[in-house]
Amino acid sequence: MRLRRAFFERDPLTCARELVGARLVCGSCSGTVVETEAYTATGDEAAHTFFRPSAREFVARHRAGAAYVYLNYGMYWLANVLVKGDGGDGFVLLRALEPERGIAAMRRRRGRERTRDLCSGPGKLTIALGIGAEDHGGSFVGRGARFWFEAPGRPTEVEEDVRVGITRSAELPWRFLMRDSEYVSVRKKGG
DNA sequence: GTTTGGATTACT
DNA sequence: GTAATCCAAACA
Repeated sequence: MRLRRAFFERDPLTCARELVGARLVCGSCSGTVVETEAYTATGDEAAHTFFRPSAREFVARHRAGAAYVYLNYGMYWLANVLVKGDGGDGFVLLRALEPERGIAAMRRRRGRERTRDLCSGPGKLTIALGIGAEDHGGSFVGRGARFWFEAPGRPTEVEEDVRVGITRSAELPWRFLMRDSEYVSVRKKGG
């Protein structure tokens, strides 16, 4: 079952946790989400909304389920889902997938052979799926969506850990990982 | 107009 | 360990 907008009208941590195990579909490609991070629009110094007026404007102008795609380090597009819930607004960063369909296309786009190298990082998965600047402001929900999520068929064991690559609010355990997955970007500390 | 700081990746 | 590479924001 396709995830509807209401899924993203809850708090960002719940959305990030429950997206682990869902399937992301984009064109002929798909993969199971094995790693996400939550960013909240208030009180989270690592979130773009904390230091970018343009990000706050994005939250104000778009509905839950919108795609927030931005260029990081001048080189890699990172894909987020906008969350707007009663418990607060925020984003879920998509950090890693276990590739399922369209693996040949992913290999071609990535220039890598090993399946584990295709989507094991936020910059890698956007390359593998062909997500980029033109997808900023698009949507993961609703008619005409270029990409969407499908609900997990069975319950998923989810672990939490601190987020990767940030300096501020770095102690918050807001990274969510599928337990024992070989396809995450960085293994859980001590696990 | 110039400077600065990143939610990364791949290669040595 | 570190080069590659660019935008938004802040400052002048």
